[in-house]
Amino acid sequence: MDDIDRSLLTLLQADASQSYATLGQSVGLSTGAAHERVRKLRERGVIRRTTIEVDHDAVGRGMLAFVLVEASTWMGSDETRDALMALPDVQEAHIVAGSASLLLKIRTATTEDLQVVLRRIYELDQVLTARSVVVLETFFERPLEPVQHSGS
Amino acid sequence: MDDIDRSLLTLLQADASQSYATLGQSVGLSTGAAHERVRKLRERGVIRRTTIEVDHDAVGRGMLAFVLVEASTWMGSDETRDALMALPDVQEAHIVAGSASLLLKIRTATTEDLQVVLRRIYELDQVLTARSVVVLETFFERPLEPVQHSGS
DNA sequence: CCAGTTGGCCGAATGACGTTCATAGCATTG
DNA sequence: CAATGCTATGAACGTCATTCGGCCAACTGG
Repeated sequence: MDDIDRSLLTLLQADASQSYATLGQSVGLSTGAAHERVRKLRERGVIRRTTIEVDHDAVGRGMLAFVLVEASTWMGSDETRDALMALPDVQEAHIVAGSASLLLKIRTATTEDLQVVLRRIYELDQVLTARSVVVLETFFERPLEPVQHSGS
Repeated sequence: MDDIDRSLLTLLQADASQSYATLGQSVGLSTGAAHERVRKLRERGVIRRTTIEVDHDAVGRGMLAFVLVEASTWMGSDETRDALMALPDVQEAHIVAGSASLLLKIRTATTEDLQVVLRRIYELDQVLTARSVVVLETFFERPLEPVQHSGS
């Protein structure tokens, strides 16, 4: 994981559809070498997958909210994860430190749909409160630059 | 935007590197037709871009936190957005309803780096408080299924 | 210091795939 | 019914992904 690998990651995050020839030129490598590096990044799991970014409004998910869930017990169990995964509007679920124990990112079409999801969340065992933070406008969501770190 | 388009979006979210032939077979179309549909989805902006998903730990961003910022003024200005965009560790920035006015998603290598970012945030004009919610474990982050909606 | 080994790069060859196009079917509209 | 627009098909063509032999540089053990 050197500077060239980091450059490749940045370039691919910006546009994963460009050719290996272009990619190689950008970092000063041949087509084959660029291909080989990207292959290894995939192999190592640094690149998890190639995907598309979708316009949320266009696919009926114009509503975005974050929900802080407080519970009377530890929420880190597999059962909790599975229950949350089963809710198709929950985009992210994190265990957090602080007064809340769970933080969810939820995308729905309407506020009514958000209400439905919240009802489901309250149905989970041990849930005490669910504080919703509704997003009015998103400034940006973006990929981040890789950084060099001591470990590995 | 019919069921086939939604299927294509789902398939591409799962793996944007598969061939148009494969894609066509999955939805019951010829290679050319699948290609044409995806081209139009890009043209309309439904597909914003194709990108890669990176392992955060592997690129030195193992630390994740959400920050709720309270301010004494409206934070929706371009100046605020630009100031946040200039912070390379801020992955997302949203204007929200509720007692906070801004919600940020921040990824850094260490807690020290998080502190640096928080210092920068406090330096923004009119910022009163910044409550950090530190992520201990991420259950999942995933693409969501497109849904049909009345509008358009 | 010298093989021997490893790992990465280059450049070329080959086969697969992206992309385009002519044609045809189908629905909608006047 | 005729005209128009939209979309699918299947084939043709050019580009690109993928592989491979050969080369070079760095490291390793004798």
